[in-house]
Amino acid sequence: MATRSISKSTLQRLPIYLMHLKSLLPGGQSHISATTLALALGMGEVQVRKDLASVSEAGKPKVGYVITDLIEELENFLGYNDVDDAVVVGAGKLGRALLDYNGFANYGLNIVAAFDIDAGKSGVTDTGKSIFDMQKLEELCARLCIRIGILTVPADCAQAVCDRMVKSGILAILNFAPAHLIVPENVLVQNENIATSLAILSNRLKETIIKSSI
Amino acid sequence: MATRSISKSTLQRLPIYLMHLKSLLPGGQSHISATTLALALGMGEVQVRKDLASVSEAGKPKVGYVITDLIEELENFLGYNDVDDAVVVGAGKLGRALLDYNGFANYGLNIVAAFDIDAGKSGVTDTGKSIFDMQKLEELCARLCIRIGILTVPADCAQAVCDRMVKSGILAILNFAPAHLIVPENVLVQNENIATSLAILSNRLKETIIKSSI
DNA sequence: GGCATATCGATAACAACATATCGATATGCC
DNA sequence: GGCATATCGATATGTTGTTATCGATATGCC
Repeated sequence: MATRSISKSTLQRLPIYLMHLKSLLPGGQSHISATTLALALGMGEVQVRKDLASVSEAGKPKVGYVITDLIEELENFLGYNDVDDAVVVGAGKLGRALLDYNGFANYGLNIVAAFDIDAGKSGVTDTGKSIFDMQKLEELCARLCIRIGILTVPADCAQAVCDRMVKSGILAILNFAPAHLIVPENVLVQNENIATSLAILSNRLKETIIKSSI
Repeated sequence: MATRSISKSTLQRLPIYLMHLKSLLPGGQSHISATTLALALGMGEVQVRKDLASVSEAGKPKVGYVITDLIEELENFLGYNDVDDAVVVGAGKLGRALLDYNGFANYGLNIVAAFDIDAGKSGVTDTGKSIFDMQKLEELCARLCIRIGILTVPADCAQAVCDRMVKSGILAILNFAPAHLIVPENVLVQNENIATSLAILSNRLKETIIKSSI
């Protein structure tokens, strides 16, 4: 299979293209060029073309790409069409917000339930999703073959909970806890760490202020 | 000033070092070497040393770095000591979760209020933070010199709201909306996009599964 | 005090990514 | 039908980030 490994940076941009293409659908136009797309998104023309080339082969000179085809190819590539089940671990404010967020369906993610160490939080949320006691984690993950877990517990128990998730067969963790997780080699961690984002933002903000004061 | 521009990748790792160093404090040890730190965090030894070199000059052969000094240098560098005020725009579930999240203080961020287009959401949250009508945005940001905004509105109005934030004098936006924002050159956007994270996770998950089935 | 060793900082090789350039090809106009 | 042009895909160059190597230095032991 020609799953030529795609670069991480490209992968980060693909959802942006997809999003923009979808917003173009109501307009009725059928084709779009890499040039136009690049202009609209404030990116380099060549970069867009190169990114698109990694998921599509259908670019035609003078006319560009067929929008609907491109959308389908992107969605397939990103796995938005084959739905993955996932669980949320940690039913604090953020955890419950994610649990009830219905936008995940657009990304091929179906959150089936949440877990929390505090049995008092067990129950059913506004949107009908269940919150279980942590004790049920292993059994439920195994039974439903859950491979993706969303971690939203406080930093001090993140590693311990992460270990349990791994033991339950979870292979990919979306980590919202402000902690660095150590996992076996075959497990993936994607950090969605606010501290990190703030570090970048704050540093760049400081830099631009210094620059503008020169 | 020797603010040699630091790489984004390094910047992402600095909070991780800081976090780990802090967790080491109760242990009572006074020094740590880049080697040890690298081992604990599963990173390259050289990389750690290089990263630390960009914020500190105090590394001594044979003993390593003074932990408390390093923590202070990191905190100063990351701006955790000089508090920045920020506002949340969009008081949906995520917005309110962020508003009530008290962990931001650790990162030098003080969320003063939230705004929402739905006047019905105006009021005060559990933790005493105010939610205002969007109309108040411009005035309050100007008056308090707010420079950082956290954007948590639906994708379809993200750009419009972003424009208003920019007009209100906000210079840095932490964007949780699944949308690509177009901003003036002097404004910073840090995307905290779940779609993107999922794209990466899902793609890598697929790859590892393919690989392991060979 | 001198030597072995852990560790540092710097320089250099390497890899990944972004940007620029160029020929090729399909469309539309004359 | 032939030519001009928009656009594509590919190759080449430059930039940035990572990894490896090496000499320098401070500590602890003999």
